[in-house]
Amino acid sequence: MDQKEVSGISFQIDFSQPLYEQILNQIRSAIVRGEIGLGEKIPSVRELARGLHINPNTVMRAYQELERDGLTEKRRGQGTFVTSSSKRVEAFRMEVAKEQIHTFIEQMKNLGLTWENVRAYIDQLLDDDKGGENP
Amino acid sequence: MDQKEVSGISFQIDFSQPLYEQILNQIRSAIVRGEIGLGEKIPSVRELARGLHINPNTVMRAYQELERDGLTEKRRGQGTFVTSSSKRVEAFRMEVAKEQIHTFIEQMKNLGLTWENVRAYIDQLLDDDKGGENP
DNA sequence: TAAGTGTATTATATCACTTAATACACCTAA
DNA sequence: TTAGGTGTATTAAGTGATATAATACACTTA
Repeated sequence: MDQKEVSGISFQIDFSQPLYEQILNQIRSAIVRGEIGLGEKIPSVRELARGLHINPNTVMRAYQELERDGLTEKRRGQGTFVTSSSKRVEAFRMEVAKEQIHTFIEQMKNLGLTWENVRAYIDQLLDDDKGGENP
Repeated sequence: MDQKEVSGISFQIDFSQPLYEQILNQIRSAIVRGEIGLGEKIPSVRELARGLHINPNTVMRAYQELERDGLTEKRRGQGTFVTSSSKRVEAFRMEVAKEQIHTFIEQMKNLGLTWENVRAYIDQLLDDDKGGENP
């Protein structure tokens, strides 16, 4: 719905989830995918709040969770920075991946679908994509 | 956490999600997997509420959603029954499956993982299971 | 008729989320 | 030193989703 850019990081905010979770997920994703480099600074709490027209407390909540994940470090008076440890980022990436994969497998099990069915479906789906239907 | 059985349907309730969603999902799953047969009766609103020690209104909310899904039909004065149309159940199954698969693909994309990685991981995961570690 | 169905209504309580207004300690640049 | 930027903590308030409670009604079946 709402597409905005703050300090080179793009955010899209809607009303389907809590704001702090959307911010959290999108910064996580940007770090994990390398769109924000190791050791790089991320927007200050107030700056991001201003940029997204939301309350600083809401941004704070997302930032505290980021630090619990080990993805960021704060420096007093300076700001918040992505960790310099590629190991930590990688560890987090794998942790979340495992969790999401297991949840997905459980979902497919609940629908009575076999992994063979699902795999075939996705294989075909991605082959079609390569076919060039979407620019 | 809490494991209970009501009219041959087993429910496990915790506090991680709204009650009505858990009831909804677990009855959906039971229908889709054939654990409740086509045309079969499901517990009455009051009976399920009594069995799970929750409010009838909460069960109602789940039951209304089930009917919107096309998975159940109500008969005045008699109760709520699973649809007799296997087509409807199948349509619902595929609709939900597609939705969950696309969400999953999006998640993996956000983590910067390729489908090849994910597929290999799950393949190995399920092979290990067959190996007989879990009874 | 009595008891069981689904359904609707109104009221209340709780909790998560969000905003708002401050305040404090720290760092940095002018 | 000062001014303005950092993260952080606190207190208060409002909103909406969730859940409970107590009733009531129309319908069906035994």
